[in-house]
Amino acid sequence: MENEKRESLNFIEQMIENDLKSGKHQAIQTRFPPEPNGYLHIGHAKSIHLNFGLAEKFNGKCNLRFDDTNPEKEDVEYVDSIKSNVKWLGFDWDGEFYASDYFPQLYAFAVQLIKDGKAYVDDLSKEEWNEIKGTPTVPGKESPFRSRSVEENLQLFAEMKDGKYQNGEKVLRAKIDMSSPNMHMRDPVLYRIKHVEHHRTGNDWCIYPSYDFAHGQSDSIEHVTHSLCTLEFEVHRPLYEWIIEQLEIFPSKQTEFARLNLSYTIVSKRKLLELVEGNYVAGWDDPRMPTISGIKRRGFTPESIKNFVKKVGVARRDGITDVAVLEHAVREDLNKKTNRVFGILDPVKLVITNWPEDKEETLTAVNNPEDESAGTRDMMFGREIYVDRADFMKDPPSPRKWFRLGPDREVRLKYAYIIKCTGFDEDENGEVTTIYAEYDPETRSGQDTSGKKVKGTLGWVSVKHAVNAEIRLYDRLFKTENLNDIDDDFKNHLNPDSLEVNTKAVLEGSLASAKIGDTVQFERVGYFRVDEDSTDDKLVFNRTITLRDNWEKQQGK
RNA sequence: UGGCCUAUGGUGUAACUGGCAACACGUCUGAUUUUGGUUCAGAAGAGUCUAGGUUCGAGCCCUAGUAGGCCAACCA
Repeated sequence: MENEKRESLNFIEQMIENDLKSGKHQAIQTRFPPEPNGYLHIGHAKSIHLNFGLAEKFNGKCNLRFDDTNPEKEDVEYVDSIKSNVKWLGFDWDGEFYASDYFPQLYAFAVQLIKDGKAYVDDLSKEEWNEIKGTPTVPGKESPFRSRSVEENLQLFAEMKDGKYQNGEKVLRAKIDMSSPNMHMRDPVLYRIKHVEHHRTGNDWCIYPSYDFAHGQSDSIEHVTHSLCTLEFEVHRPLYEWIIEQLEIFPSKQTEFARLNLSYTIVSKRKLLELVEGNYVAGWDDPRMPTISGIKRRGFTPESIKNFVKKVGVARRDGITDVAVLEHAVREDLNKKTNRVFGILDPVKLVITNWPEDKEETLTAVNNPEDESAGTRDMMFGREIYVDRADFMKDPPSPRKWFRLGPDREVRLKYAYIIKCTGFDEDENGEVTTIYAEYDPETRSGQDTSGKKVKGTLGWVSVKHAVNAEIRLYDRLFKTENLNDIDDDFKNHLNPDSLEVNTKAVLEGSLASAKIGDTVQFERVGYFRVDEDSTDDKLVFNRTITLRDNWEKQQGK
């Protein structure tokens, strides 16, 4: 242990370690506190792994708590999706709570503050308040209602609760400091009137606590030791602490970290909602969406998300992570787990002229070279096969640059034979329609006695056994690297080629039995997942991510 | 004109609390390869925003500046 290189901890882990060492806490309690007003995205995955991961690492607990204090925007649909997303990511919460569970307690806290002369009912309209609140550089003035008596405040607040007033007519404010340079300390709203049905409490309440008056106390009630949130809540921390101090309740501690920004990606619930509602994508779970539901459907794995988040780390400065890191994490995981199959995206027929018409041979293919336990499968080989159009050139460059097929060039058909191209047909547009080749019987895979060496190996699909499928080729949803930098509408930056539907692809026969959720690698092409839209007579595959492609990179030069 | 936060290769993070700036992604070489994948070997790339200060010694501490972010919702 002593000699082991000390694992570097992020600043939050260091803090926890100190808190545990000093005896400040015997154990830690964290929580993941989403508002059920949208679907979780990759940014939330960072927070989820942070909170649940910390609890795991330090033997603590982590709750799932819904911050449902604004019934206008929230819905059970979101609660359900959030719960299933968190589970999919691999976590189980200790307690499942809702801020709305605490409404009675929160109300009592408010009454307590009023009694202590630290909160008051304000009659000012939003507009009137805007005029006196000042600006960050100009101190605000006090509301004329600030000095109401405790009795009057108590009565008014009770009347607010009883529905005597309309929306916006009155609010409950904390009495703090109208000249504070921190706007959040200038008598912030604690309760507002909303005659709106809540997805959990129904019509029990017509007043709802604000974020600031719910979050900290909820943490405190659950004895959350470390309340982690993103940087923009930093300015709320003095208020978070003020409320806890006034109430003299368990002192949860808020710590902020930088949210995740990803290049070519937008992580804002509001903007994602806009994409969904404007039908720019097919829904929250569109495989191009950075939502957990979307990346799951796209074919990303929970493990790859975990590894990605680990690579990104946690710190207090905000920046933008390259999506390449995510893509690498996905390839890394899929490379280990996924079975290789042959899928030809742009098929062209190839006839082996010296192969007998009706002869078929059964070949053995390795399912996963990275995992011997994945075994092998049989593949049928015959006179007519499909190869990819991209693997043939009528007039290819030197064999040193072009490993694939062309007139008089030799390649190996993987698991089968070495063939030599003897000719091709083309249509009036110069499009190749059929390739002709001869095979060398001495070169059968595994029992090659020819001593031939070829540089190129091609995938192929037997015409007779080919399976058709719809392949959805997904690419980045946006064409702009840093979407935080733009000052026009983010929708102007959508990538028009983010989805290409391919219906001409042919797949090897073994894929006929593919099931929804199956993930495979089409050799030399990429990773694919069988989509939910698949039916008994039509398979639909989503391209999760292409393989790394040094060849294409060379071409670019 | 205010307050708070941040500043380390192209990007994201480290540097055991003051001791030769490390890792990952990306980039580039080369080797292996029946996937132009994987794997393996290697390289380039920052002297830590700037200027002072403390110190034998500063990326770490102090001061000032600069740059960026956040804050003026009855959103979270």
